[in-house]
Amino acid sequence: MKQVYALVDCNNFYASCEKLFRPDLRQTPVVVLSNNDGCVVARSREAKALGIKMGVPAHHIQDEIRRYGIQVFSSNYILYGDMSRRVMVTLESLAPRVDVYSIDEAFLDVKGIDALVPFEDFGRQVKDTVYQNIGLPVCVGIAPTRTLAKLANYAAKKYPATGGVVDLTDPARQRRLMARVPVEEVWGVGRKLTAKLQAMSVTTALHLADAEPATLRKRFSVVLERTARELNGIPCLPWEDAPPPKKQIMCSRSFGHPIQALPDLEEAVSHYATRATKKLRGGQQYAGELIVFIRTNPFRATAPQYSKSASLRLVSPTQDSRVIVGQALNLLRSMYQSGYEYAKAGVMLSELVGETGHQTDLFEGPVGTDITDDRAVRLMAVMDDINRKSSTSICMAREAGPAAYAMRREHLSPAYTTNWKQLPKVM
DNA sequence: TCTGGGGTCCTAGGACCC
DNA sequence: TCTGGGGTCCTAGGACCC
Repeated sequence: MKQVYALVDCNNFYASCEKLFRPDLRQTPVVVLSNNDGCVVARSREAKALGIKMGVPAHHIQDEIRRYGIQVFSSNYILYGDMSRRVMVTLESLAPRVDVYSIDEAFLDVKGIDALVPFEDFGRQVKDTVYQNIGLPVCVGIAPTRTLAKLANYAAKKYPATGGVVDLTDPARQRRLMARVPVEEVWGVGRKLTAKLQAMSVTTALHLADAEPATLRKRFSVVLERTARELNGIPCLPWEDAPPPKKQIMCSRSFGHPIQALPDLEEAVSHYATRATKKLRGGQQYAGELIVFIRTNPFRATAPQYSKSASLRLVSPTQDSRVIVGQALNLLRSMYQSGYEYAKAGVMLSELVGETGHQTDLFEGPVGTDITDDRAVRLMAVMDDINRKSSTSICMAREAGPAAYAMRREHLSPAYTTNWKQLPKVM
């Protein structure tokens, strides 16, 4: 039987999450800002209508915010993560297989469902059920490949007459839609590719679908060739039953304010290293390589610039916070130069391996640092367990104290769903 | 005052081997 | 007169996504 995907994508996800708990803002334009209240990362329908662009720095739209009374929110990832989980649980109750693709979208396996109910009706059931259970609006696109399902979802969002659901399983309908869709809207075609394609007079999705696959591979790469084949209804992207294990884990942040002193940087790097290592343990993985970077603010053209990264191969893969934090601090001290205003730092873990499939150290020292050190593994488990209740109960000594690097989040909404003290109240 | 964070995949080119 | 060819591995960089 032919594969059929339904792509379910939440509308203006972060903005919708904020509105959900603020019914008073139902008709108000809302924007959500990135970390540090930097740029716009989500806009409600009303904000889009006002011409607020995705990705603009917040300080560029201060006029519009005042003039139109736009409500501004800092990113509240705890809230969005929790709402996302609820949406995905509902989707899992509706389809036999669900591939969670990002925080606000998932591919459903709907192969054969049309034997019971037409695809479009099924799409409406999904949309209505998510709205009833969670209160968030979604659109649904149904098609034989992921790339076409993305396109169907785009149409569902763009054309209100569709009611937010588009069944694109019919090839004639696929071609009619593709003729109307600019090539840059195709999944996998970004800014650079758009410019190159337009120069070759490939301006619509249909032009791309009708291009010669061999030419695409030669002039671009196998990636674009696959995209074109997918537009023709030939699946080239395999179904992901289980998410593939991560290859790298990163934790980095811009600071709320510039930092000069080494101890303040040490605090930030310790914190990022701790967070990255916690993610590592969450995936039952061990890191074989550690990379730390620091940099000044490249947007401040007049200030002296410094950007440096340093890496270290761990003798034996580890998931011990004490080891990773210690080594991250060593790397930081090796690169640190005084006299600069640092704006950002980060810690990356790579060469990740699972419980098995790694080599132990021939010269393993007395202080066990690796997977074979049972005491370290148990200590970390206890620490994670305690921190599950309150994320800051136990931390590395280096992280203690008020954070000089703390993010700016001046418009943060309450933790409506994850903190008893912040539950929404109905008056 | 002031521009996010976290990922993946692919390719080209150099080093090295026989 | 005139510098092989084929293969693998690694890294850096580019492109994309949300």
